[in-house]
Amino acid sequence: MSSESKRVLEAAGVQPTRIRLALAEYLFDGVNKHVTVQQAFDILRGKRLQPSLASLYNTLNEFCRAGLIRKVSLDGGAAWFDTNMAPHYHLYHEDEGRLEDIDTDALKITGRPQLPKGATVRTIDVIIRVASR
Amino acid sequence: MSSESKRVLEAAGVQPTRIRLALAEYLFDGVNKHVTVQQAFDILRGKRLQPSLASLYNTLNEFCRAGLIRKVSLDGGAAWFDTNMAPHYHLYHEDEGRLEDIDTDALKITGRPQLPKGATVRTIDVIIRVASR
DNA sequence: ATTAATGCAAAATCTTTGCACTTTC
DNA sequence: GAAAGTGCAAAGATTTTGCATTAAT
Repeated sequence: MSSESKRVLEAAGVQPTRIRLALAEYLFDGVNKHVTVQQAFDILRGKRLQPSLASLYNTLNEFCRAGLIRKVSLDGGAAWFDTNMAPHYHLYHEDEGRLEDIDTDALKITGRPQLPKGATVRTIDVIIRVASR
Repeated sequence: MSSESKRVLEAAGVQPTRIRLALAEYLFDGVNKHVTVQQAFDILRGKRLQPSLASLYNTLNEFCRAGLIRKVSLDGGAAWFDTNMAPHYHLYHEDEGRLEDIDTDALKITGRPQLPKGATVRTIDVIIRVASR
């Protein structure tokens, strides 16, 4: 629903332009997703829009800044953008190059390392790498 | 001690050439380190050797394959190579771009997520990102 | 009309690769 | 001498940037 996506973007302080709306509509349809820039590009090109790759980089980074999605980097390949903003961890299937969410109640992290003075924890990234061999 | 580095490489099935020996001598001096390819390059250039960047990529990747070091990727920037092969986690200082080890007894991970049939856990990467603001 | 987003091409960054040359065994 | 490592340059892949054009308020 277009008006719904519009509200999401406006609430996050992001100007709802056509590309952003189309991307938001795909990303925020209720099912959490992991997409690369290239995948987002392909998806939008499948619709009426013909955005440039650079715009997808801009848009996805902008969504990150706005707190709508989060970036997951692994292995120096293309970055993933994750729509799940709730605390959670990741399962990475090295064979398939597929990323999957792990709920925080499937994994418990306890204990806090000694932090430098004044430092605060931004995020805790946990990636469990699995393979079938 | 050169003969010591030589033994380390040979034990890992890596041919002890000049560049590899010089790098091993720096990396395996008893103090665990995190280095980027560029840093390793700069260090060896500070010595008598004038290796190419490509050789450092080759050498560090080879050390990884041999199980002497491990690669840590974050944020799509240059990869880090970590000499600490014991199970441990990482603290990343976003301000300084500095990586620090966290001992496994400073942080406990309990519970195992449901894995696909036949899949085995390769590694568990944990990165705690901290900032001073 | 102002301000911001987009498209395009170029460039920046990190990494790998092919091939000639050199070292190691 | 055979096998493997290294240097160099080129190319690949991902991401960012500058600037003209277009869209949004």
